[in-house]
Amino acid sequence: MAGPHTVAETERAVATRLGALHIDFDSMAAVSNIFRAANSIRNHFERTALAPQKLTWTAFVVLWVVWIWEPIETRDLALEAGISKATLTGVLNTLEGRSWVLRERAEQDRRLMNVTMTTSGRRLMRKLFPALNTQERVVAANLSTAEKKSLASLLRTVMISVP
Amino acid sequence: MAGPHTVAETERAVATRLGALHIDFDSMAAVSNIFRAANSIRNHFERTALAPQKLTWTAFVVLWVVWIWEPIETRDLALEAGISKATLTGVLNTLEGRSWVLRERAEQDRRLMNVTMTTSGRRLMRKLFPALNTQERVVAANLSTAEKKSLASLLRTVMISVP
DNA sequence: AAACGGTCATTCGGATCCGAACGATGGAAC
DNA sequence: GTTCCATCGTTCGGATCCGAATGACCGTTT
Repeated sequence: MAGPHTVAETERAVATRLGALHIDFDSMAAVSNIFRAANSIRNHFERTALAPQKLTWTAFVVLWVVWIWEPIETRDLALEAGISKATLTGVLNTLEGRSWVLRERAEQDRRLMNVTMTTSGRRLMRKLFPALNTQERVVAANLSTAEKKSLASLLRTVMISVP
Repeated sequence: MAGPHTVAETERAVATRLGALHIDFDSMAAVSNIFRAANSIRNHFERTALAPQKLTWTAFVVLWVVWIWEPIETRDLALEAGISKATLTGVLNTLEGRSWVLRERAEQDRRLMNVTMTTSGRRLMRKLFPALNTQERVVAANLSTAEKKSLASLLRTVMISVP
């Protein structure tokens, strides 16, 4: 992960400083490790598979969601990608500027905006997604299949618990 | 988490679209759920425990690291918080502007910068950290103690695997 | 002591990121 | 048809976020 201290050292230092307060250390360790892992993996992806295209992780996620669900309305796209509508507008400007996606106003409801992929965008994803999956394999290399399934399942439980 | 589709629906849609490609779906699900969970929890924290102080999650993490390890050099602080040095400079400007931390140039090596907390910063953290832990308990509420430990452990394994 | 390569925090440019405010559109009520 | 309210995507302001370049500083080599 990085950082001058190991995870174990950090948890010990925290326990020392917080001995008096009523803290659920198991919840804390689980949640904080989610953030640490996400940060670490994100940086790794952007430095490896995404670097050749100068793509941000967020931009890739948006591209990915469009690829899977196109045509998709921007409101759903923002929710699915886990970013705000305001952020999505900027990301779509970038992706549309590189001719990977297309914005079209819906005919029935002129407020809505439908996003689709261009041929160039689909070609990019057919190359990019396997490259990303290779890196996903790398970061999950020390987990057994059962452990990967368990990890995904535990995280699903957490997501459901978020109000 | 949110999104118009459930996690299961998403995984099914992806499987359909990617049937031809050689993809490790277990690694993919595990990694992508890490991101989804992190995003979801981060937004929740910023809307609940961190909202009264108008604190970003990143700003809180930096504050937290300083609290645990002070005095700490900025290079170590950036690594521990999982952000770049460039980002840290901006965050420290914000935190120092609100008089929660203090920057002091090291005497032995004039290139280094030591960061410490102010009394006001320590007072903030004594209130803020239990509030955060309450929310951590909320998002981990549907996990047993054993599952929390298992989740933290699996994530540690992943972090070690990131090059 | 002068030159050197390495390390540090900061600055810079550009892309995200979000909440709040905005203008446009839709639909229902009258 | 006009008024009203909800919803859409965008814009705006301000805070992150990073890679690359910068200037200050260090220890070492001449």
